[in-house]
Amino acid sequence: MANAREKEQFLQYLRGRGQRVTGERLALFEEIFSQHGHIDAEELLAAMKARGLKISRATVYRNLDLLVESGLARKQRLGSRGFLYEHVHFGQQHDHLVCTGCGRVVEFVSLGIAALQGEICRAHGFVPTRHTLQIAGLCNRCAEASAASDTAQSRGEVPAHV
Amino acid sequence: MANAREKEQFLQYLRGRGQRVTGERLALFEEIFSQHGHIDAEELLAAMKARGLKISRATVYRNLDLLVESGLARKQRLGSRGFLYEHVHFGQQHDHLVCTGCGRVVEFVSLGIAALQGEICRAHGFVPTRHTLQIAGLCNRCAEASAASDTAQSRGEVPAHV
DNA sequence: CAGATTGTTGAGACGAAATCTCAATAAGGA
DNA sequence: TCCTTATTGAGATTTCGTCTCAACAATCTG
Repeated sequence: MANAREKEQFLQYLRGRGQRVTGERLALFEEIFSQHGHIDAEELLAAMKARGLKISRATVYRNLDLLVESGLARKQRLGSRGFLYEHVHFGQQHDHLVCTGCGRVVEFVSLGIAALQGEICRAHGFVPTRHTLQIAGLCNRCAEASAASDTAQSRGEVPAHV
Repeated sequence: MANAREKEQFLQYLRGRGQRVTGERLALFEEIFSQHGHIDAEELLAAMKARGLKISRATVYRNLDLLVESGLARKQRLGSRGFLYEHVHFGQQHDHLVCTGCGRVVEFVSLGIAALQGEICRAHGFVPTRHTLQIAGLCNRCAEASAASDTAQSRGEVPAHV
């Protein structure tokens, strides 16, 4: 299994805190680690039901937070509403480009930005625990599409202010 | 008046779209430009009522969004819930350090990070319209405080995974 | 393995934040 | 001043998430 290591980490996290290894927790773990992209709690709930597992909304939310606490998942607001979750492979940190046209999310990693963030924190005596960087805009496909029908300006669209 | 230029921009934005210059809009503009930090819609509503203006919640939300569209305000999630608004002086873009201890928000500007973001967008054929960068952690004051009473580890706190 | 202990679950109530509805109002033009 | 129509206010509604508590089940103990 590809997630053996993360699964072991999860089990140790639970046992180390006297928490129980339940069927619901394992099922949720499997589900989120079988997903590639970002997923929200409601979708996750639906996905579990679609698999024939009965699990309640409260349990999904509770255990999603548990996965975040254990360091195995990240919770972020990528759209305008709600949280999205994604699994984490070995603390691999990445940031996001979010297309406001089609909703596509592209991940990227920048060591340069990470280094500059470190410098900024040092300069402010700030001890960072996590960060969020999102760049919203149009992906290549949507940018071309909107360049074609270019009456956007005259329709009073929101001007870009980067 | 210090905001004359921004106010003019707002009026032009409204007129250019055939939208009306109402007392509520002007009052809201004054209020948000008289605030220094970040403020949420409910606080803004309360502040307006405290000034003796009667204005409804719906109007506050609607016009806050209008200010954002006009480029005069930014809307961001800085805490775990709700949006915070801040006024914008001339597209002056900045990012945030958010202390998870005391809630303090520190602003910073990094040209280096901005440049790297530009490169990343170019590499992905992505046309950015805006971005959000937040670094959560402990500010200098809170970091010292927690270093003092350092039994946190043994109490099973969430480990930092930057 | 049975029984006790106590963490976990499910269903729905609850809460906060934000949006929507629609009749009444008022801004801007004629 | 009158007309057209954008805007407002009050409250209902939606969305997203958390809380409550009795029933359940994971784990420990003898």
